[in-house]
Order: sequence, then C-alpha cells, then structure tokens
Amino acid sequence: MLSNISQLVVAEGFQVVWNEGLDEECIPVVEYEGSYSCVIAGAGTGKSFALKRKIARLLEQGEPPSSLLVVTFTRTAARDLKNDLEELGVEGCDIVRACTLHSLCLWILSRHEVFRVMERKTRTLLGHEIDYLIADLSVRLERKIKILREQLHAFTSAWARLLNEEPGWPHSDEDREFDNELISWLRFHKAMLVGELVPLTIEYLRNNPTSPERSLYKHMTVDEYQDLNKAEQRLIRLLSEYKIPENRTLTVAGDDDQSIFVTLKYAHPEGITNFKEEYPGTFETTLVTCKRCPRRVIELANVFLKSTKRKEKPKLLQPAPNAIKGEVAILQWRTPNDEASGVATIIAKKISAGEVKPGEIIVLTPRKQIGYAIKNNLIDRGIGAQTCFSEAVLYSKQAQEGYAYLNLLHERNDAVSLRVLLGIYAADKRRKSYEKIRRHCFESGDAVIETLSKLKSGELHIPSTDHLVAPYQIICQRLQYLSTLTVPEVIEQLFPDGVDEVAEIRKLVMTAMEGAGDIHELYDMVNREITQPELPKTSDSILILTLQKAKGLTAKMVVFVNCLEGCIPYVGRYDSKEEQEKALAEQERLFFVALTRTTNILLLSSTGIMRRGDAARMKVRASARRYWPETEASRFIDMLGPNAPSPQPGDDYIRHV
DNA sequence: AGGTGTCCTAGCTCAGTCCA
DNA sequence: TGGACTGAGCTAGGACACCT
Repeated sequence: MLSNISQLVVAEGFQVVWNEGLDEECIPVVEYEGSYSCVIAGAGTGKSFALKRKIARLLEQGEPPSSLLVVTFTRTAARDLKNDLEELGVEGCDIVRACTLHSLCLWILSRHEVFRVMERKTRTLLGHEIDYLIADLSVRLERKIKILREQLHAFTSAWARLLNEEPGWPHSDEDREFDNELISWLRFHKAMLVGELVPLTIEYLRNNPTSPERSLYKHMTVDEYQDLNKAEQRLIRLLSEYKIPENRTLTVAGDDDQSIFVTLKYAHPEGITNFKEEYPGTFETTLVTCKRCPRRVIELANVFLKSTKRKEKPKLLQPAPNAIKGEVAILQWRTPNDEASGVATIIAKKISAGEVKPGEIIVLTPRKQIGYAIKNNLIDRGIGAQTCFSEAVLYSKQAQEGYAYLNLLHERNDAVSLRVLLGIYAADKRRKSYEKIRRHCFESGDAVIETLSKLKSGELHIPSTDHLVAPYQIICQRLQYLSTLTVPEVIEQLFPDGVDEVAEIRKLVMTAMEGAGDIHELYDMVNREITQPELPKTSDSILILTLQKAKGLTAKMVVFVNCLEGCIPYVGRYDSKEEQEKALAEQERLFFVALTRTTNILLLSSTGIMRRGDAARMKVRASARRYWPETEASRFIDMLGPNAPSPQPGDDYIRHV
C-alpha cells in the first residue's frame, strides 16, 4: 500500500491524493481542519496510518515542518512514523518533531533558561541510584528504608495523578517533611526523578506563559492518548492552549479498550473518552473497521469485549470487507516443558511449510521464564529468536560502577555518580559519613567534590569522614587514568570481556560505540538505551515479549503462551476491592490487546500441570496437595464464548500442521 | 572518657521451596 | 494444607578504630 502511494507522489509532482488508500471511515480524520479532534480507534483500524496522512496533508499544504509535533508512546513508534513519512516522500518530514513525551520534556527542561529558573537539572535517577537517595534520606529522617520507599512511591504517584492539585488531598506533616528532604537531596545532586519530568515541565510552562515552547507547535498529534496519565494530559493541554500561533490544532488518538498502563503508570484512559467535554468543539471520530485482524479473531474479540461487561455499549470491531477467515486454536500441553518444545515445534513446522517467516511471528508471554524456554527451544531448532524483556542491564555492582565512571567521564561534576561510587561496595552505602559531608556543603556552599578535595589535601577536617576520603582518592586516580584512554580502551576497562556481571551492559555499550564519536556521544546513547529501550529491528528472528511491549505491534502469527489463571488475569494484592477491580479491568484490556495483534494465525496455549514452586513464583493458580498440581486455563478463554474453538491437546494440533 | 562511624555478625521477616 | 527449610534483604548491636 505504501509503495503505491510513494509512486503516486512522484507521478503527480509531490501531490498526495488524500483519500488514496484510505477507507471512508478514515477520510474525515485526515480532512478535518478544525482545532480539536479525537480519534477513538479500535485495534487495527488504521489509526496510525490516518494520523500519518494527516501530517502529510499539513506539510503538503505548506505548514512549516518545524511547527508540527507528534508525540508517540515509544521511541520505536516515533522512529517508525518518521520512516513511513520519509517513504511517503513528503518534503520536510525529517524536520517534524516526532518523539516520546519523555524526550520532549527532557528537551524543554534542558534548555538553559529552564535549568536556571527551576534550579534543577535534567539528570534523571536510575533505579539503583534511587537506593542511595533512600539511604541518605534514612539518615536524615531516621526512618526505615521500607517506609521511605513507600513514601517515594506515594510522591511520584501523586504527581502523576495530579492528586496534589485536588482539594483535601491528605498530606501529613511526615509526608511534607519527606517531600522537602527529597527535593533537597535532588537539588543538591542536581538530579531529578523520572516521575518529576512531566510535573516539572508543567510547572515551568505554567509559570512562564510566554515561554517559546508554548507557542512552538501549531499542529500537535498525540498517539496512544489513553496511556497518558493525568499530568501528561495536562502537559499536552498547556502546550496546545496558548493562543499564538493562530489556528492551532490538536489531534489525539487512542483506544480506551487498549489502555494497559493504569496500574503500571497511573494512566488515565478516561482522558480520551472525556476529551470532547474537556475540549469543547472537538470533532470525535470512532474507527471500528479492523483492517488487521481476520474475521475469526474479530468475532472472538467482540464476544470477549461483551462478556467483560465493563461498558453498556462496548465498541465492537467490524471486519474489513476483504478480511480473511484466519485461524484460531486453543492448545493445551501437559507440562511447561512440553509447552515450550511444542510451541517451538509448531513454529518450526509452519516456517518450513512456508506459511510464515520468522520475522512475521511474535510470541507473547505474561512471564519471562517460559519466554526463555521457548527461545532456547527455537534456537535448538535453528530458528532465530530474540527475547525482549525489560532486563536490568545495571543489576550488578560492577555494571553500576562502570556506568558511574562512564557518567563521570561525560560530566565530571555529576554528583549522583560520585555519590554512588563513594558508597558502592559498603553495605550501608557509607550514608552517615556522606551525610556529614553534605551538611558541611550546605554550610560552606561547597560542592561534594570540593569538600572531598579539601579533606584529601588536609586543608579541611571533618571528623569521621576518613572512610570517604580513601575511596575518593581511588576514584580520582581511576578517573585520571581513564581520561587518558581512547573510547574502546575505556570500555575494556569498565566493562571487560568475559565477565558475567557486566556482559549485558557490555553488549549495549558495544552497540552504542558503533555510532558514537566520543565519550559524550557514547554516554548519551547508552543512557538513552537504558532509560528508553527500543525494540530490536529484526526481520529474520522471532520476537518473544511481554504484552506491554507488544503495544502497537502486528504479526502474521501470534502465539500467546502461559494462558493460565493467575498469569492472565494477574491480580496482585491490593488493599481495596476497588483497586482489585481496576487491576482486573486492566488485565482484560491486556488480553484484548493480545488477541488483536494478529493478521492471520492466533494460538492460545496453556499447560495442565506445573511444579508447585514454579506455579508459586509465576503466581499461577494451582490446585493444592501435590508436587505437580493441576493448573487452570485462564478464565478469559471461557469468555471467548461458545463459538471459540474447543481446547485441544497440543500434540494433536502438531499432527495436523 | 565519650562520641561517632565502619565493619561484622546474629537475628528477623518474608517469600519461595519442598515434602509428608 | 501445613510445617520445616532456605536465602535474600534488611536491621540492630557489639567490637573496633578514630577523633575531640
């Protein structure tokens, strides 16, 4: 479809015919010229395609590309969008800003005025760095680590949900004390929490109504709007409501049925269903013709939506007129090992029969463990497979240490990395001594690095800080040495080959090195990869991923493994019934997303028994009293209705492939 | 002498594991 | 199902070093 259009563009002298390749349902989305439009688009209804066309139309009509902003949910989506626009051959598309909200905020905040005004720096803390923040706060506030963690969680969630703006938001003195100490630590270390990015950007924009960022973009497009939290939706509002330039437009698109980040990121899916109330005069379109899924899948997905009983009138999908019938099968295996090898066998058979290519297959799993098992089974059969879970690259102390040095080579004054290195191999992170130094810094106005240098030279004396001076000396020497080395030599020093603890980060750094000219570029790339990982671009291997990662993906064949009660739906422990209901609703949407990824084949697979220990670890519900208890297939499979294929033993299915 | 901080160990809790 | 075991992660407290 795309190649037709690019030919068309060339043939007609860079004039895209807007309705070419668009069905009737999507045309109004592209043509609408008013201020606000909201596209509620069911799975596979061509929402992204329509948005792209709208952008192309704006550019062709002479809107300057620098006045266009497209916010996507992942870096992968932003990259794909730009590639597709380029393929369309629209002039100026490379200048259009297509990025995630995260990087938009980083960009806005890192402009010099913002840093000065806010007295903050856009240096976000990673997971292990937060441990040091907590350790230091535990000295200051004399509270236990566990309690501080809870308070930190409450702090970020309140900001994400804009709770602090609601009247009557209960905020105890203890919480306020925590907030103050937290902010003080962050200011001192010139750092911020990822969760603060959006609230700080909001604060900046609100306090500076004439800031250039507010009038920078004339046409804004936000994809996956249902996955934004309240703060993020507020930010979009701030960026779009300023009167200059005139005739601004805001287009949001998404699907509340596919909102899967409510419990994970406090997403606010009501934002899209209530969009027209919040933005009066909104032109709302609902897309229901699914151009992705086969008839059989659409039929089952609709039955599922109805049986969740979440809405009086569920938004049902319509098959496209030319939709194929497709294939859906529900398989059951005896044990998890049988499932892993059976699924691999099916995939191998389908590939050798020429039905699908490896790059057209995705395996969805609610748990990593079975994902790894399937990957190994596929590789044993000579088929390329890649797991793609959010693995902590910085899980080991050595990796954290190397990363901190890399950080310091990039920015010598990075207080967070210095803090990490000072306490890294001490069980208590040398928090008490560090607190002394911090106190001195507050009184003298010196930075940590200056204080430590003075302590080292003997110019200054603070009792009980010798334990910090010794590591500081080592850090200085090491940095001195590292700065004389070339980039590849630095990598060999920090992340040596053959050391298990740094193998993961070494892989990442080596890939980044290919595109990096110097240590600063290397750091930028590594940091971006760690904070905003991208899906690998593969055409010849099977992707094995979690449901959250599969957001926005399409594949010819989708295998959903471990379809077990307890895995999906997984409802953790919640205090209130209300929260539990919310979690269940999200699991239903997750399952709906899984169902609607395929263009041809959908396999749902589960096992009959599982070792008790494995079941407990994976939170699978298992019958009692046995070492190999029986497991239950997910209740969601029953909710596919009487027309769903009946579950069959996996081995029977293999015989018929 | 008394205070402070580190290091070390014992002990606690919790979750997972394993078995009758 | 229930009870014993194990290991991880954390904390409390003692021994020790160092400072005032």
